[in-house]
Amino acid sequence: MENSDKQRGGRPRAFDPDRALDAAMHLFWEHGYEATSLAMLREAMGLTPPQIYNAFTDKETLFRKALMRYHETEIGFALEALSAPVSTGEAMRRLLLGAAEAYSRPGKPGGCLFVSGALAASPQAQAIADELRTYRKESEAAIAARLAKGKAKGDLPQNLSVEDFARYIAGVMNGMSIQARDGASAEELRVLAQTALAALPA
Amino acid sequence: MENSDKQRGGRPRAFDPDRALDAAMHLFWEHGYEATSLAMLREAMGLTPPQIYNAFTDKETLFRKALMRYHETEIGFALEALSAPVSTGEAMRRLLLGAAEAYSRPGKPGGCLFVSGALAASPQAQAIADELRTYRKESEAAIAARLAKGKAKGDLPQNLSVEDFARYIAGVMNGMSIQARDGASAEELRVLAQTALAALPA
DNA sequence: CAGGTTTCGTATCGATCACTATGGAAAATT
DNA sequence: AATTTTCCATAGTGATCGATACGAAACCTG
Repeated sequence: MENSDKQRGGRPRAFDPDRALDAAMHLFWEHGYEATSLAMLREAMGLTPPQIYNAFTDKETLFRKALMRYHETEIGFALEALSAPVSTGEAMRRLLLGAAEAYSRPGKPGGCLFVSGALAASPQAQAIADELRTYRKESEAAIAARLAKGKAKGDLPQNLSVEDFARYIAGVMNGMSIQARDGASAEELRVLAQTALAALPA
Repeated sequence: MENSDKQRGGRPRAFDPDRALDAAMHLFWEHGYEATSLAMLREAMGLTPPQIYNAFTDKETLFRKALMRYHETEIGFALEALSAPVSTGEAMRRLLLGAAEAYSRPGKPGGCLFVSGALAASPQAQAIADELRTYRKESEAAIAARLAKGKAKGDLPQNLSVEDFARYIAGVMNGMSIQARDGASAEELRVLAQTALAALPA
């Protein structure tokens, strides 16, 4: 997973692109795509505008790279929970409890970047909002796929709609993201997750 | 609930302030506070900038008035559900099914303005984001109050934390708001709501 | 060393942001 | 009708937006 655009010569960079990207990611996470100005990015990344644009093309590309980095570094719990060799119920439990932890990490913005990044957007940023929705829909599809596997294995009732239940689970996670943003603690999110799990069919 | 600042004389307004406020509310609902520019408002409201500023002071005041109008005209289902003389379980059912309907009305933006209006914000708009969080927290408190009433009446187990369960219900509603924004239909939201209600204690 | 390439720092660019100064027009008050 | 009051339309304000032009500086290759 090499992030580096191999440098073929010329003057070397005076900064670490991954470190800069990390700073940008946290800023986007906190304030969202549009509300994060270049001036804010410039200060947080410790770079001049030409440095940012040379390394990341433009603001939109920078945001997309921040999304990829977020996906790789902050929400591994989801893939782990969905791919672990455990019962379907246990997988859902790990998913929601993992979210409770990931959405309330000390020193990090509350909630999920995929939700906070651009829930509403200007017409100019519609493409970004759509991209985030795609991330959310893919997460929901991954949950549905895991539920379908469980259904095939007999973990779930045959009359259960995996799409419907996945929509519920994804919805709860989205709701947890907002509750986290509103200040809910990790423990409060865990309790919420446990409550939500009570809706699991026997 | 008179909205009109009684006009004491002089040339009368050439437009209907409530109608203009309605257009602004829908625009804020769709794009959020910061991403809605004055140029967009100008066109949607059919007014010139001085007309807007004379009638609504500034963009922030206009948004707050739009919030009040939204509260009065779009989400009456919540107060109705919580104050109806029905069992606590039925009240929660009406609340969530009401949200399913309100968050997916044809011709209206998906989801809830209190969620979409400014989930993330620039430092300059922090006051707006805080105001919206206050609206969300008040909704949650109203749910908790209704649950406490039900608990006192014996509708709910005595060991149930009404704050925790209210946080779950409010979280589900917030999640439904995002699912609505992502294109979920009224029927899909109803199914989500029904699933969430399965977590209700017997 | 020279030639080529890339990034550096400085100083902006035009466009858009929220907002308003100005002066005349229109209606209520006297 | 004269005066007062308010609103109207035009045309802009300074500030900030995302993004760049420019030339010097620092590296690699030959």
